[in-house]
Amino acid sequence: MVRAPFHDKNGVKKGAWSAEEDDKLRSYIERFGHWNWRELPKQAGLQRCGKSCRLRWMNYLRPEVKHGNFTEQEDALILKLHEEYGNRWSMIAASLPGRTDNEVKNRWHTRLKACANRDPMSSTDNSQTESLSIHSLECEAESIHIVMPPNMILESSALSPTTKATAASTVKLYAATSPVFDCGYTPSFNIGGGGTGNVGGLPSCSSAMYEDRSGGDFWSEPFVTEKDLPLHNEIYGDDIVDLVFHQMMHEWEYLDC
DNA sequence: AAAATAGCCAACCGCCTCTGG
DNA sequence: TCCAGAGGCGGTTGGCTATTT
Repeated sequence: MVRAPFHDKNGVKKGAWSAEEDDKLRSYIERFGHWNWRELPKQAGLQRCGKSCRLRWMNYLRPEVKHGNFTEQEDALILKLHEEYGNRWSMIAASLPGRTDNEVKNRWHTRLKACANRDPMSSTDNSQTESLSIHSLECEAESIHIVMPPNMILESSALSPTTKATAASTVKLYAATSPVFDCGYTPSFNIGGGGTGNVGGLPSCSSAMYEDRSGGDFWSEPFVTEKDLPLHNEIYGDDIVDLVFHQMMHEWEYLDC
């Protein structure tokens, strides 16, 4: 599966990581954090370069990284977001809790690329299934507010503590929420409900809302956009993809076009 | 059963951006 | 303003596994 371990001319180990190396890296970061990737391998007793350690941690060892098969929902989101962002894998991955840019990129190249390149107009099958294929949809972006549990926070996420200042604006997930059907109907989704002066009528959060949260548990509690926000306005990281997907499916079933 | 081919994914490489001096 | 170092990102590769011939 991976390159066999070997040492380069500088004595730096490359190739597949052993369980022992994983343990060393994991325990070091859990104890001291990753304050300097270049120094980290020396301190942790690893013969790896800093970049290699960083990659291993980011793509594999982080506790929030989700391993295993992609769901249909996740595939649909990747297709949609790729349409919107192109090959900006880190941005796409930021909308898929627990998935890394590397995983998303691999998924695209191995499974989804061919689907996306398929010319929908060349199809001779006019069945509903085909006409509603996710690959043939043109989607407009709507916004969904996210309540991200702490174990779902990605380094590249707007909710990362390191980017707290910039995260103080509106937190959104741009998703495939408004497919345009051949019959001309464009369903709209309004996940989140009311609010004023925001994209899609959704409530937003201000920097004050971040700062107002009392206590040291800011990053360990779910984010709530507004004090009086109804409960259904909160969307948790794990539910985002399911929610979008089921909204889409619900609309499609309803349309019967 | 063996060989060939395709699919998959962890890991590497090099470039770009950001940050601090 | 410039420069160097560090981190981040996207493209690519190597090699294992599964499937097909």
